[in-house]
Amino acid sequence: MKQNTIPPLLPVVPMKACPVESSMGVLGRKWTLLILRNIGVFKKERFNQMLDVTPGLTPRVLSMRLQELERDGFIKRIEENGTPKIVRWELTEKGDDTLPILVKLVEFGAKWFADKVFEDKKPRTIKQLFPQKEARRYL
Amino acid sequence: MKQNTIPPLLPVVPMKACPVESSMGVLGRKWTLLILRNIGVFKKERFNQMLDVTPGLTPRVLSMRLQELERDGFIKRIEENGTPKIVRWELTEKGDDTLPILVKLVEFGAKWFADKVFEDKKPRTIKQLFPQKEARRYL
DNA sequence: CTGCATCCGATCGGATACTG
DNA sequence: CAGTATCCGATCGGATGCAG
Repeated sequence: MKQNTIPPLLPVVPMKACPVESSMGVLGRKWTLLILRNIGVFKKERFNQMLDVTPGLTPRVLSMRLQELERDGFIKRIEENGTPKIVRWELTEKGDDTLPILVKLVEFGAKWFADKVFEDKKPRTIKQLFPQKEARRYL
Repeated sequence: MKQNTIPPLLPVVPMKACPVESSMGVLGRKWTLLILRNIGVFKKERFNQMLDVTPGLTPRVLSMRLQELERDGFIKRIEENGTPKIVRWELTEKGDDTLPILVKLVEFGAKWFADKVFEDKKPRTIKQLFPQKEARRYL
Protein backbone atom coordinates (compact mmCIF):
# COMPACT_ATOMS: atom_id res chain seq x y z
CA MET A 1 0.00 0.00 0.00
CA LYS A 2 1.06 3.48 -0.82
CA GLN A 3 0.76 6.25 1.73
CA ASN A 4 0.14 9.69 0.38
CA THR A 5 0.18 12.02 3.31
CA ILE A 6 3.36 13.84 2.48
CA PRO A 7 2.98 17.63 2.26
CA PRO A 8 4.44 19.72 -0.57
CA LEU A 9 8.17 20.09 -0.42
CA LEU A 10 9.29 23.48 -1.64
CA PRO A 11 12.77 24.82 -2.30
CA VAL A 12 13.70 27.44 0.27
CA VAL A 13 15.48 29.53 -2.33
CA PRO A 14 13.47 31.35 -4.99
CA MET A 15 14.27 30.19 -8.51
CA LYS A 16 13.82 32.13 -11.71
CA ALA A 17 14.13 29.00 -13.85
CA CYS A 18 13.67 25.31 -13.35
CA PRO A 19 16.86 23.34 -12.82
CA VAL A 20 15.24 20.18 -14.14
CA GLU A 21 14.25 21.94 -17.33
CA SER A 22 17.71 23.39 -17.71
CA SER A 23 19.37 20.06 -17.20
CA MET A 24 17.03 18.20 -19.52
CA GLY A 25 17.37 20.78 -22.24
CA VAL A 26 20.86 19.52 -22.85
CA LEU A 27 20.72 15.97 -21.58
CA GLY A 28 17.27 15.09 -22.80
CA ARG A 29 18.05 14.68 -26.48
CA LYS A 30 18.24 11.27 -28.00
CA TRP A 31 21.60 9.49 -27.58
CA THR A 32 23.15 12.21 -25.42
CA LEU A 33 23.18 10.35 -22.13
CA LEU A 34 24.31 7.18 -23.84
CA ILE A 35 27.27 9.02 -25.32
CA LEU A 36 28.25 10.41 -21.95
CA ARG A 37 28.00 6.92 -20.52
CA ASN A 38 30.13 5.49 -23.31
CA ILE A 39 32.85 7.98 -22.61
CA GLY A 40 32.65 8.18 -18.86
CA VAL A 41 31.79 4.64 -17.86
CA PHE A 42 32.65 2.32 -20.72
CA LYS A 43 35.63 4.38 -21.82
CA LYS A 44 34.66 4.26 -25.46
CA GLU A 45 36.24 7.59 -26.24
CA ARG A 46 36.68 7.45 -29.98
CA PHE A 47 34.21 8.20 -32.76
CA ASN A 48 34.02 4.79 -34.36
CA GLN A 49 34.24 3.02 -31.03
CA MET A 50 31.14 4.84 -29.95
CA LEU A 51 29.35 3.92 -33.16
CA ASP A 52 30.35 0.29 -32.63
CA VAL A 53 28.92 0.01 -29.15
CA THR A 54 25.78 2.03 -29.84
CA PRO A 55 23.46 0.23 -32.25
CA GLY A 56 21.26 2.63 -34.14
CA LEU A 57 23.44 5.66 -33.63
CA THR A 58 24.52 7.19 -36.94
CA PRO A 59 27.65 9.23 -37.65
CA ARG A 60 25.62 12.31 -38.35
CA VAL A 61 23.80 12.27 -35.03
CA LEU A 62 26.89 11.30 -33.09
CA SER A 63 28.73 14.20 -34.64
CA MET A 64 25.94 16.59 -33.74
CA ARG A 65 25.77 15.37 -30.17
CA LEU A 66 29.51 15.58 -29.68
CA GLN A 67 29.50 19.16 -30.89
CA GLU A 68 26.62 20.12 -28.63
CA LEU A 69 28.24 18.43 -25.66
CA GLU A 70 31.52 20.14 -26.33
CA ARG A 71 29.89 23.53 -26.84
CA ASP A 72 28.09 23.14 -23.52
CA GLY A 73 31.18 22.07 -21.66
CA PHE A 74 30.39 18.43 -20.96
CA ILE A 75 33.21 16.95 -23.00
CA LYS A 76 36.56 17.95 -24.37
CA ARG A 77 38.07 17.03 -27.70
CA ILE A 78 41.60 15.66 -27.49
CA GLU A 79 43.48 15.37 -30.74
CA GLU A 80 46.52 13.13 -30.65
CA ASN A 81 48.91 13.88 -33.43
CA GLY A 82 49.60 10.86 -35.56
CA THR A 83 48.66 9.22 -38.81
CA PRO A 84 45.88 8.37 -39.09
CA LYS A 85 44.47 11.12 -36.94
CA ILE A 86 43.33 9.93 -33.53
CA VAL A 87 40.71 11.86 -31.59
CA ARG A 88 39.59 11.12 -28.07
CA TRP A 89 36.72 12.68 -26.22
CA GLU A 90 36.83 12.96 -22.49
CA LEU A 91 34.48 14.17 -19.82
CA THR A 92 35.02 17.51 -18.17
CA GLU A 93 34.17 17.95 -14.51
CA LYS A 94 30.71 19.00 -15.63
CA GLY A 95 30.43 15.84 -17.69
CA ASP A 96 31.51 13.76 -14.73
CA ASP A 97 28.73 15.28 -12.72
CA THR A 98 26.15 13.79 -15.06
CA LEU A 99 27.14 10.25 -14.10
CA PRO A 100 25.12 10.20 -10.88
CA ILE A 101 22.07 11.03 -13.00
CA LEU A 102 22.94 8.15 -15.27
CA VAL A 103 23.24 5.87 -12.28
CA LYS A 104 19.76 6.76 -11.13
CA LEU A 105 18.40 6.04 -14.58
CA VAL A 106 20.12 2.67 -14.63
CA GLU A 107 18.76 1.97 -11.19
CA PHE A 108 15.27 2.84 -12.28
CA GLY A 109 15.49 0.86 -15.50
CA ALA A 110 16.92 -2.20 -13.78
CA LYS A 111 13.99 -2.21 -11.40
CA TRP A 112 11.05 -1.22 -13.59
CA PHE A 113 12.09 -2.33 -17.07
CA ALA A 114 13.66 -5.60 -16.01
CA ASP A 115 11.63 -7.47 -18.59
CA LYS A 116 13.22 -5.49 -21.39
CA VAL A 117 16.65 -5.24 -19.86
CA PHE A 118 17.45 -8.70 -18.53
CA GLU A 119 17.13 -12.11 -20.09
CA ASP A 120 15.54 -13.54 -16.97
CA LYS A 121 13.30 -10.47 -16.64
CA LYS A 122 14.16 -10.17 -12.97
CA PRO A 123 14.71 -6.72 -11.45
CA ARG A 124 18.12 -5.99 -10.04
CA THR A 125 19.59 -3.33 -7.82
CA ILE A 126 22.40 -1.08 -8.86
CA LYS A 127 24.69 -2.86 -6.43
CA GLN A 128 23.95 -6.16 -8.08
CA LEU A 129 24.80 -4.64 -11.45
CA PHE A 130 27.91 -2.84 -10.29
CA PRO A 131 29.32 -4.55 -7.21
CA GLN A 132 32.81 -3.24 -7.99
CA LYS A 133 34.23 -1.00 -5.35
CA GLU A 134 35.12 1.59 -8.00
CA ALA A 135 31.44 2.03 -8.63
CA ARG A 136 30.87 3.57 -5.23
CA ARG A 137 32.30 6.72 -6.68
CA TYR A 138 28.99 7.31 -8.38
CA LEU A 139 26.47 5.75 -5.99
CA MET B 1 42.77 19.34 -12.64
CA LYS B 2 40.87 16.34 -13.79
CA GLN B 3 42.39 12.90 -13.48
CA ASN B 4 41.34 10.37 -16.07
CA THR B 5 42.89 7.11 -15.09
CA ILE B 6 39.72 5.27 -14.22
CA PRO B 7 39.27 1.97 -16.08
CA PRO B 8 35.99 0.93 -17.74
CA LEU B 9 33.28 -0.07 -15.33
CA LEU B 10 31.11 -2.84 -16.71
CA PRO B 11 27.90 -4.34 -15.40
CA VAL B 12 28.48 -7.89 -14.16
CA VAL B 13 25.13 -9.02 -15.49
CA PRO B 14 24.59 -9.29 -19.26
CA MET B 15 21.86 -6.96 -20.53
CA LYS B 16 19.79 -7.39 -23.64
CA ALA B 17 18.64 -3.78 -23.56
CA CYS B 18 19.90 -0.56 -22.08
CA PRO B 19 18.20 0.51 -18.85
CA VAL B 20 19.04 4.16 -19.53
CA GLU B 21 17.39 3.98 -22.92
CA SER B 22 14.34 2.26 -21.47
CA SER B 23 13.99 4.83 -18.74
CA MET B 24 14.48 7.77 -21.03
CA GLY B 25 12.01 6.46 -23.57
CA VAL B 26 9.24 7.32 -21.16
CA LEU B 27 10.75 10.02 -19.02
CA GLY B 28 12.66 11.85 -21.73
CA ARG B 29 9.72 13.55 -23.40
CA LYS B 30 9.11 17.21 -22.90
CA TRP B 31 7.18 18.12 -19.72
CA THR B 32 7.04 14.56 -18.40
CA LEU B 33 9.48 14.95 -15.55
CA LEU B 34 8.03 18.31 -14.64
CA ILE B 35 4.59 16.76 -14.37
CA LEU B 36 5.87 14.02 -12.10
CA ARG B 37 7.54 16.66 -9.99
CA ASN B 38 4.37 18.71 -9.80
CA ILE B 39 2.43 15.75 -8.54
CA GLY B 40 5.02 14.11 -6.34
CA VAL B 41 6.86 17.06 -4.87
CA PHE B 42 4.74 20.15 -5.22
CA LYS B 43 1.49 18.25 -4.78
CA LYS B 44 -0.17 19.95 -7.71
CA GLU B 45 -2.38 17.02 -8.48
CA ARG B 46 -5.14 18.56 -10.55
CA PHE B 47 -5.28 19.36 -14.22
CA ASN B 48 -5.65 23.10 -14.04
CA GLN B 49 -3.34 23.35 -11.06
CA MET B 50 -0.63 21.77 -13.13
CA LEU B 51 -1.29 24.15 -15.99
CA ASP B 52 -1.10 27.07 -13.57
CA VAL B 53 2.30 26.16 -12.18
CA THR B 54 3.82 25.10 -15.48
CA PRO B 55 4.22 28.06 -17.83
CA GLY B 56 4.21 26.99 -21.45
CA LEU B 57 2.43 23.72 -20.88
CA THR B 58 -0.77 23.46 -22.90
CA PRO B 59 -3.87 21.39 -22.10
CA ARG B 60 -3.33 19.18 -25.08
CA VAL B 61 0.20 18.20 -24.16
CA LEU B 62 -0.62 17.83 -20.49
CA SER B 63 -3.46 15.52 -21.40
CA MET B 64 -1.18 13.46 -23.63
CA ARG B 65 1.48 13.16 -20.97
CA LEU B 66 -0.98 12.20 -18.27
CA GLN B 67 -2.32 9.44 -20.46
CA GLU B 68 1.13 8.14 -21.29
CA LEU B 69 2.15 8.24 -17.66
CA GLU B 70 -0.99 6.44 -16.60
CA ARG B 71 -0.66 3.82 -19.33
CA ASP B 72 2.90 3.15 -18.26
CA GLY B 73 2.03 2.89 -14.61
CA PHE B 74 3.65 6.03 -13.24
CA ILE B 75 0.48 7.73 -12.09
CA LYS B 76 -3.06 6.84 -11.16
CA ARG B 77 -6.22 8.76 -11.94
CA ILE B 78 -8.44 9.37 -8.95
CA GLU B 79 -11.90 10.64 -9.70
CA GLU B 80 -13.72 12.17 -6.77
CA ASN B 81 -17.42 12.23 -7.31
CA GLY B 82 -18.84 15.70 -7.11
CA THR B 83 -19.99 18.58 -9.22
CA PRO B 84 -18.02 19.90 -10.85
CA LYS B 85 -15.97 16.80 -11.46
CA ILE B 86 -12.74 16.71 -9.50
CA VAL B 87 -9.86 14.59 -10.68
CA ARG B 88 -6.61 14.02 -8.83
CA TRP B 89 -3.53 12.33 -10.15
CA GLU B 90 -1.21 10.58 -7.80
CA LEU B 91 2.08 8.79 -8.13
CA THR B 92 2.23 5.04 -8.04
CA GLU B 93 5.20 3.32 -6.44
CA LYS B 94 6.84 3.37 -9.84
CA GLY B 95 6.20 7.08 -10.10
CA ASP B 96 7.68 7.62 -6.68
CA ASP B 97 10.80 5.89 -7.81
CA THR B 98 11.38 8.57 -10.41
CA LEU B 99 11.85 11.23 -7.75
CA PRO B 100 15.48 10.32 -7.00
CA ILE B 101 16.20 10.90 -10.70
CA LEU B 102 14.52 14.27 -10.43
CA VAL B 103 16.61 15.10 -7.41
CA LYS B 104 19.80 14.39 -9.31
CA LEU B 105 18.64 16.62 -12.13
CA VAL B 106 17.88 19.42 -9.70
CA GLU B 107 21.25 18.92 -8.10
CA PHE B 108 22.98 19.10 -11.45
CA GLY B 109 21.03 22.13 -12.59
CA ALA B 110 21.57 23.99 -9.34
CA LYS B 111 25.29 23.51 -9.72
CA TRP B 112 25.87 23.97 -13.45
CA PHE B 113 23.00 26.18 -14.56
CA ALA B 114 23.05 28.46 -11.56
CA ASP B 115 23.16 31.50 -13.82
CA LYS B 116 19.82 30.55 -15.35
CA VAL B 117 18.26 29.19 -12.20
CA PHE B 118 19.09 31.67 -9.47
CA GLU B 119 18.85 35.45 -9.33
CA ASP B 120 22.30 35.72 -7.80
CA LYS B 121 23.68 33.17 -10.26
CA LYS B 122 25.42 31.31 -7.46
CA PRO B 123 25.47 27.50 -7.49
CA ARG B 124 23.74 25.74 -4.64
CA THR B 125 23.72 22.23 -3.30
CA ILE B 126 20.59 20.16 -3.01
CA LYS B 127 20.78 20.46 0.77
CA GLN B 128 20.76 24.21 0.51
CA LEU B 129 17.69 24.03 -1.68
CA PHE B 130 15.86 21.46 0.40
CA PRO B 131 17.12 21.58 3.96
CA GLN B 132 13.84 20.14 5.25
CA LYS B 133 14.17 16.84 7.00
CA GLU B 134 11.36 15.40 4.85
CA ALA B 135 13.60 15.85 1.85
CA ARG B 136 15.99 13.19 3.05
CA ARG B 137 13.48 10.67 1.82
CA TYR B 138 14.72 11.35 -1.68
CA LEU B 139 18.38 12.17 -1.18
C1' DC C 1 -13.26 21.52 -14.19
C1' DT C 2 -11.08 18.33 -17.19
C1' DG C 3 -10.10 17.45 -20.92
C1' DC C 4 -10.44 16.29 -26.63
C1' DA C 5 -10.29 17.61 -31.91
C1' DT C 6 -8.11 19.71 -35.60
C1' DC C 7 -4.63 21.93 -37.74
C1' DC C 8 -0.01 22.85 -38.81
C1' DG C 9 4.80 24.52 -38.66
C1' DA C 10 9.10 23.26 -36.73
C1' DT C 11 12.40 20.10 -35.36
C1' DC C 12 14.44 16.04 -35.09
C1' DG C 13 16.87 12.43 -36.45
C1' DG C 14 17.41 8.27 -39.80
C1' DA C 15 19.39 6.84 -44.59
C1' DT C 16 22.84 7.30 -47.66
C1' DA C 17 26.75 8.95 -49.74
C1' DC C 18 30.90 11.40 -49.62
C1' DT C 19 35.66 13.77 -47.88
C1' DG C 20 40.30 15.24 -45.68
C1' DC D 1 39.96 7.55 -38.65
C1' DA D 2 36.72 11.08 -37.91
C1' DG D 3 33.69 13.22 -39.43
C1' DT D 4 30.12 16.27 -43.39
C1' DA D 5 26.49 16.96 -46.87
C1' DT D 6 22.05 16.36 -48.56
C1' DC D 7 17.68 14.70 -48.39
C1' DC D 8 13.40 13.68 -46.32
C1' DG D 9 9.77 11.37 -43.63
C1' DA D 10 8.14 11.14 -39.03
C1' DT D 11 7.15 13.07 -34.79
C1' DC D 12 6.40 16.39 -31.76
C1' DG D 13 4.19 19.75 -29.68
C1' DG D 14 2.13 24.71 -29.89
C1' DA D 15 -2.35 27.37 -31.08
C1' DT D 16 -6.98 27.51 -31.02
C1' DG D 17 -11.51 26.17 -30.33
C1' DC D 18 -14.95 23.09 -28.48
C1' DA D 19 -17.31 19.54 -25.19
C1' DG D 20 -19.01 16.63 -21.30
